Amino acid sequence: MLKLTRKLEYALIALRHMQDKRDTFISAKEIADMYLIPQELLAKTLQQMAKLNYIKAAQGPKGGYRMRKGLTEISLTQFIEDIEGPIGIVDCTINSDCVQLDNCNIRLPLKQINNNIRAIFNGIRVGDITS
Amino acid sequence: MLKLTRKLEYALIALRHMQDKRDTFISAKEIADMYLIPQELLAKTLQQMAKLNYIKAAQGPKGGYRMRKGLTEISLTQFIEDIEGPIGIVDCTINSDCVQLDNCNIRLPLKQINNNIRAIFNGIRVGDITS
DNA sequence: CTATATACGAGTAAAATAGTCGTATATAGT
DNA sequence: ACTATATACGACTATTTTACTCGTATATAG
Repeated sequence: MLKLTRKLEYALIALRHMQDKRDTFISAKEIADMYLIPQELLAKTLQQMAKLNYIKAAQGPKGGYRMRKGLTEISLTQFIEDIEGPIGIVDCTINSDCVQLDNCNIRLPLKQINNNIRAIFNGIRVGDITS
Repeated sequence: MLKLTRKLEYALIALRHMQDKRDTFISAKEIADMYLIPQELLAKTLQQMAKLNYIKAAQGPKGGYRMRKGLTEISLTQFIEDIEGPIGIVDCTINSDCVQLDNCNIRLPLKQINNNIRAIFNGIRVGDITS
């Protein structure tokens, strides 16, 4: 309950690692070996980040991934939601096909809490974690 | 990701409902019917809250559950953790049997975020949601 | 040409969550 | 005393989400 996904963890660990060597391409294998992360899964995560233009990919030997400059400035909210979709502690904060509809008696306070949590992640930039 | 459990939702819905009729016993069935919640599951949740002394149970016809006085004053952190266990956005905030140990490069910032989230729930009392 | 990368869809495995069932006990009302 | 309606609670099953793997294709340095 209230857990981040592994994918997100792996993404942050990888970025934190790449941050130190911003000018060289680093392979998924190198990071997977170093932090004992399943390589295939990390690779997928890095590919997703490449598609999002968070990092730049290079194929072939000596290939790998490299951080984009602006990345450290984006908020954790944007980062998390780009990778895993909207943050919502209950479903009705995201979609509204709950059988209860207006009958629900705790909708508003939970929505407020959800906003508070998003506010926390809004106040943190990716760079705050990776450096 | 970052979701509350249904059990927790059901618990809060039930308390919110009981709050209005603090002097009478309300059955699990009544609440389940009203909010379209699986009765057996709600019953278990209410039984758990009775064990925690959050609510008082009465058996037999005209039986059911009734809120305790002080309940509205306890924090959501305590409430959530009593029912579902420690809040931790990653496992290493709870136990420390992660293979990475000191090798992990994002442990501290994540721990900090976890503290921020707990602080939100600390600042909210059960009564803030149920009334 | 080969070895080492990324790219990516499809599939499987494991874990967490959600929900059900059976049986026992208590008690109000008749 | 009997019956109907409650809670109590352990064990079980189902569903969903998350985690991970595999196969195949493409790019490129040496």
